[in-house]
Amino acid sequence: MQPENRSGDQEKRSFIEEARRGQIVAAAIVTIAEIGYAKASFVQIARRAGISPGLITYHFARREELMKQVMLTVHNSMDQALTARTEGSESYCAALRGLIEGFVHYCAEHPAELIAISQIAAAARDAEAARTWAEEQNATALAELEDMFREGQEAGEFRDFAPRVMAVSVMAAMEATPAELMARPGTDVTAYANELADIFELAVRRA
Amino acid sequence: MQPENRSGDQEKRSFIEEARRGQIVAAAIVTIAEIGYAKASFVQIARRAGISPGLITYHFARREELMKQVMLTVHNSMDQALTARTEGSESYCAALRGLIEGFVHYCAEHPAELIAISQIAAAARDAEAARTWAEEQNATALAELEDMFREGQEAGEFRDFAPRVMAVSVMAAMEATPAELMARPGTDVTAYANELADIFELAVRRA
Amino acid sequence: MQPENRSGDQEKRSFIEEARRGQIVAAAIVTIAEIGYAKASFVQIARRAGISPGLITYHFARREELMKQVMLTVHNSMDQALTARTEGSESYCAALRGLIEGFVHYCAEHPAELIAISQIAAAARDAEAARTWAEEQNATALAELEDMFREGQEAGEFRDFAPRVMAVSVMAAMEATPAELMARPGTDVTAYANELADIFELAVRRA
Amino acid sequence: MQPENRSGDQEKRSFIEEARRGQIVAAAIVTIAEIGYAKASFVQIARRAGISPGLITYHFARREELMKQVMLTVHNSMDQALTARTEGSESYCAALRGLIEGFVHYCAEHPAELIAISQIAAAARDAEAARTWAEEQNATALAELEDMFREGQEAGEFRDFAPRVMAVSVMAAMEATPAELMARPGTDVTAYANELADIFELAVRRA
DNA sequence: AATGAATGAGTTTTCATTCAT
DNA sequence: TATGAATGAAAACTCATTCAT
Repeated sequence: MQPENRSGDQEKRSFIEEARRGQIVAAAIVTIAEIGYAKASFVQIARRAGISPGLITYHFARREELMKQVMLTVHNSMDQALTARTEGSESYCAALRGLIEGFVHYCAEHPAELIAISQIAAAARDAEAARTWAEEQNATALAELEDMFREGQEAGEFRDFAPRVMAVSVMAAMEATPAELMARPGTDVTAYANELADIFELAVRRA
Repeated sequence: MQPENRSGDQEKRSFIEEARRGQIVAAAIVTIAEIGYAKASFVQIARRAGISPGLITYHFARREELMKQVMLTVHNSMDQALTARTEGSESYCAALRGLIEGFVHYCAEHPAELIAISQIAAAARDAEAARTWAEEQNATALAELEDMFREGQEAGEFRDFAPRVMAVSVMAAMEATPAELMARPGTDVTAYANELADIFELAVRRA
Repeated sequence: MQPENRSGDQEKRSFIEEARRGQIVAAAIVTIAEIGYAKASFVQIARRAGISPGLITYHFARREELMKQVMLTVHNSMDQALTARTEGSESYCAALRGLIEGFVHYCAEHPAELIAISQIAAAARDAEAARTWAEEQNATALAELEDMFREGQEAGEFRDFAPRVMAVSVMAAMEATPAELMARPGTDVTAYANELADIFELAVRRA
Repeated sequence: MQPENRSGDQEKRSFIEEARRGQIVAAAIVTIAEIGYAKASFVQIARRAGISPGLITYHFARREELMKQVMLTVHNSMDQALTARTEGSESYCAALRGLIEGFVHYCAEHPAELIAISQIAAAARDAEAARTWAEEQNATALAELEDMFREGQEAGEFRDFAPRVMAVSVMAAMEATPAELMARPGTDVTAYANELADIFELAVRRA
């Protein structure tokens, strides 16, 4: 009756099913952004998607799976946006700037997505599976950033600092952006991005 | 039924009552740290405190009040620890170092407290009253930090950056510490604190 | 979760939903009549309706809404019954008789309904919204009766009395009927109705 | 430990105990009048009496007993006031007038008492014992009134009506007074009493 | 006699999930 | 595939009553 409890995640799915899942994920994002994770019940999400609550369970065996898919979707979208900004950079410094500025602009353009994933990440402590997944996701992103710093140091472009601490700090500073933009709606996004990039450029560059 | 609906918060409370409240707050902290805010029901908290769930409501009229008291307690404790570290600094740079290092060490010594307040702050988005309170708390802390940066600039000690962006970033980087220390238990705390302070010292100082 | 938070009350409702709501209202009436408002918990009502307690909340967002619907249902049913008796009366005296006799007969035929609404009206003192509604309902009924008396006086059919006091008294005397019929099951209803009508006919008529 | 579960009600009680009971009863009356029966918890009553909640249970084994005592107290007080007004009347008509006018004036002078007993009577459906007692109380009052009407008829002073119906109606009309006086605070009490007495004088008197 | 902290049973309400259609 | 009525387990909160002091 249901499309089976797929363990391998990316099993074959019909076009129409994929479309429904996408629609539900999108509705989940706007719902969470609008009324908060705690109040984002299936009824609320279904209402916004224009479908019945039962259909959500039909497509996502557990609530956790839907939330995981939301995070996956947003992360993919962000990755894509950031890769475009970062790749082809001439220097590690430029790559870092590109990453930071790209992130900030992405935040400004997709506020609902960012609010959604931050709320899920915070609340997901109870949803074991989602929690694990989110942590892994985060760990990977952090590791990549750490690697970039290490490479920049080996290339002699960055000073000698602890790459891990720097990675954690940059990540945290970037992730603080959505809340700040939300708290101060009039903020000049480009200036904000620039200032944030300046901060970490000064922090990493060889004297 | 309850020991009076206290509006002015700091009404006279018997010694025994104060002790119970403290015990409940402590139990709430370890419960949230252990199983997460979402699962931290009164039953769970009461189990850990060795009391009946009803007693929590007896001492805290609403769930929100308990959570607010948790935040208040932790913030007070942290403020005390940080003030000791910061006051009497000879320079703004030293004050910033003191703040950052103090925060990191506090995190290392009180991991549960930090996890608890971050979870409450994140989850409280739905609980109107607590949300407001947490946001005000945060806004105040941010504003103070911003002021410090502005003063440092006026004193010619800091370079010309946007104080708000810097405050947000420092705060975010500091608040990322508990999760990092939890994720990597073996971390050398002093080194971590030092590195984090270095990052922002380089970011703020006049070239 | 619920079939929408209807504000306009008379939104479109599926046949099956309407049926369930009716069933629940009916169960609420017999429950209140049987064990009293104070003990008429959802568990009790659901048991009598042969459904689960959660289903009541599913159809009525708040307890108050269910109670309001009970009153609305009974009032409508009673209005219908009384209108048939009253309209087309040749004189004000006849209209008053029709009203009183109609009311008494309605009480005899629907004892549970009358008990239920009187209990709700009395208990609703605490339930703010229901209270307001019930009071308005009552005030309207009283005002209509008062108007009738005034018109009868202007028409020269009634003597010169305070219409308000008379309205309050007639209403009270009528509303005392269900309890009396319940306390004395063997009562001759027609005779009772007749006697009650006599009382107020003598009280209002021009000497 | 407790003053024993007295079944015979009027067992020997120390002066101090009697005083406490009176104080608690008085507090219960004002509490119910102020916040309604449903919200009149022991904590609320105790607060108003300036004692601890436990002491109420100490003096009244069950909640029901307290409520029963409230009714008893008010009824006694009212009886006393009415007897003074009624006794020594020259005619049955005069006695009826005295009763009605006395009741109305008592309502105006003791609004809290009347509100309290009406709320308890309505809510007491759940409290088996109190319910029974209140019903007996009411039945007695009704029977006395009925007797008076019968005697008046035998004396040739009243017309030939059903004494029971008349008794129920007079009682109901009188009991509607407190709500009316509350709903319309400016009401001229003496005029109200007069009008009400007029109504029933016309209803009972021999043409 | 009196306190008031503590309990535990009961309430309404919420909601993911199930299932007959 | 899709619906949406229905369930059942869990939550926070209320409060008469108990009991150690």
